[in-house]
Amino acid sequence: MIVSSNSTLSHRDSLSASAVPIRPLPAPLAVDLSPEDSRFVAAAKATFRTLEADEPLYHQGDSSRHVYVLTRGWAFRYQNLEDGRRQILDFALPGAVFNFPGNGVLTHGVEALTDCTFSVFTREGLQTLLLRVPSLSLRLAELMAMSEARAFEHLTTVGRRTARERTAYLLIELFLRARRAGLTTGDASMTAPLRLAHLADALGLATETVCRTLTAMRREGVVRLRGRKLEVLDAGRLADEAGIDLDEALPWESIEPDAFATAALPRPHPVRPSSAAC
Amino acid sequence: MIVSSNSTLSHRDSLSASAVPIRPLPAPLAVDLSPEDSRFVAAAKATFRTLEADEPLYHQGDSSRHVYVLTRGWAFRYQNLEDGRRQILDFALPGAVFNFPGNGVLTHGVEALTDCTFSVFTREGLQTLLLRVPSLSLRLAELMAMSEARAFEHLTTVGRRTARERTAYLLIELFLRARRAGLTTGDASMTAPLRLAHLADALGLATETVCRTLTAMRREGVVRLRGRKLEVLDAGRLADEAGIDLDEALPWESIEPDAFATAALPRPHPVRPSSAAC
DNA sequence: CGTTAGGTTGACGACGATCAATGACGGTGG
DNA sequence: CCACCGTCATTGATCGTCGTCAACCTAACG
Repeated sequence: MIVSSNSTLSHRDSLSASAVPIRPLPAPLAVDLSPEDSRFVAAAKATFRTLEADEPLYHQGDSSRHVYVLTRGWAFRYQNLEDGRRQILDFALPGAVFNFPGNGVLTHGVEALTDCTFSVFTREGLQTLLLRVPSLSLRLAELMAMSEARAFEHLTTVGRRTARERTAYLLIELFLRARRAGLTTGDASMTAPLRLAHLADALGLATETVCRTLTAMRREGVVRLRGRKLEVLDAGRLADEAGIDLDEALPWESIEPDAFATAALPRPHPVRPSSAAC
Repeated sequence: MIVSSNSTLSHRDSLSASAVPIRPLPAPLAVDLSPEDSRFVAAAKATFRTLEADEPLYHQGDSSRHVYVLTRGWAFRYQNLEDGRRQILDFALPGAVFNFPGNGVLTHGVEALTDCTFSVFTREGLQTLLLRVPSLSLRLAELMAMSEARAFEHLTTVGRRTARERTAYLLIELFLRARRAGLTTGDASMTAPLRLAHLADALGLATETVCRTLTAMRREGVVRLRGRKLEVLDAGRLADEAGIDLDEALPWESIEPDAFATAALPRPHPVRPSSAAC
C-alpha cells in the first residue's frame, strides 16, 4: 500500500503485509518501508479529516497536540497580524506536514484551498512511530528541509523582488510544483484554486496591484488566470521575469527519498564502530 | 562530553564513555545520547572548520555534499539575485544546520558574522549516524521545524510590516534569541556584530531607511546600536512596536529536546505493536 | 432578476528607494 | 601622535512603486 520509489535495493513488496486500510502517509513521505515498519505506521493510529474548500484546518492561536499530513488537495498556511493584515506562508501539496512537532501554540493557521484530506497523528503517536522507523524520521527531516528552502526562496521573492517579478515567480513556482506532482492538465495549464487575494497575501502586495500585473501579463500573452484555471502560455518568459533558469529551477523540490534509501544501512541494528578512527 | 538536558529519565552520565575529543554536536542538537550513540557520533568522523568574521563558508551556487553544524559564533544565510540585490534569510546561532540533506546545488550562501566554528559532516556520514540514532533524526527534524517557523515569521515581517515594525521585530528577535542562548551581556545589551547593511538586507529595506529608523528609535530611547553593540533600552516598547507579546514571543524557540526524551521508547528495539488496536 | 463576492480600472498619496554629499570611525603608515 | 585612507553611518532632497480609496463591472447563484 505504501508507494515505494524505484530504489535499486527494493525488497519484497509490502502489499501482502498486515492490511493498512487507508494509507496515512502520502507519496512524498512514504519511504521504502518494511512490512514491520508498516505495522508501526498502523500502530500510530492516524485518523483522517476531510475539509471542503475554504474551510480552516485550524486557526492561528489554537493550541493543538496533533500533527497533520496533507494527503489530498491543496491547502495554505497563513499568519495574521492583529489589524487584519495577512501573509500567506506557503501553498501546500500532498505530503506537506503541519504543526510538527506538535507542542505549544500554533503561530499560523491552515486553510483548505480545494477539498482536501489530512491524516491526523497525535504528537505522541507520531513520535513513537518516528523513533521506531528511523528512515521515516530522516525523510521527515528532508521534507522539513525542502519546506525551509521554499520558505527562503519565498522570503527573497517578497523581500527583494518587484511586484512583477514576485508575481512571475509565484506563478512559475506553483506551475512547476503542480507539474511535478502530476496535477497539471494538458501541458501548460492547471486548475489553481486561487483568488487574487491569495496571490496578493502570498506576495505581500495589494490585490489591485496583482490584478494590474496579471492584466498586463495577459495582454502580453504570458499567462492567463481565469476562474480557477491558470494557463501558462509562455513559461520561458515567466521564468525569465522571475529571474530563474527554467532548467534548474526549484532544485530542492527534487530531493528524492531514494537518495537516502540507496545508502541505507541494514537498519537500526548497530554497526560496530570500533575500528572507525578519528 | 555531550550536554544532556535535565531529563527526568537521565541515565548514567556518558562522560566516562570512549572519549570524544571535541564534540561535533552543540547543545541544541545534543540529545540524551547513550554511550553507544556517542560512539556512533564519533564514527561519523566530523571535521571542524573555523572562519573569521566576514569569511564565507560557501557561496550560493557552489555544489557541496557536506552538512555543516555551527558550534561557535554567529553566521548568516543569504540569497543573491543576479543584479546584486541580496536577501538575508536568517541569522544563525550555535546548533544551526546548513546544507542538509547535502545533495544538489546550494541555493544560498553562508557567511560568518563573528569568528566561528562549524563541524563538517559528509552527507553519507551524517546519514549513517542519523539512521543509527533515531532520537537524533527526530531532534534534527525538530530543529528544521524551528528554522521553518522562524522563516515563516520572517516572511510575515518582510511581507506585511512597515519599516519601523520590521526593524523592531528583528531587533527584539535577535535579542531574545541571544538571551536564551546566554549571549547577552548584562541584562539588556548584547554584542551584535551587525552592520546596517545586514539589517537592511534581512528586512528587505535600504540601509538609509534602516539608519533613519534606528536614529529615531535612539532618540526615543528604545534601542541603541553603536559599534557592534546592541542595547535594548525598552524591550516592552520594542515588542509592542513589533506587534508581539513579550511573554509569549518566539514560542518555537522553546522546543526542547527533552520534550521528546521524556516520552522516549526503550530505544530502537521494536516494541511489539500486536495488541495496539485500530 | 436581484444579490453578493470578487475582479477591474482610475486617481491620488505615501512610504520607502534612490541619489548625493557629508561625517564618523578604525586601521595603517609616516 | 597625526595624516591619510577606506569603509560605513548619517542626513537631505527627490522620485517612483505600490498602497489606498472609490467606483464600476462581471459572474455565480438562489
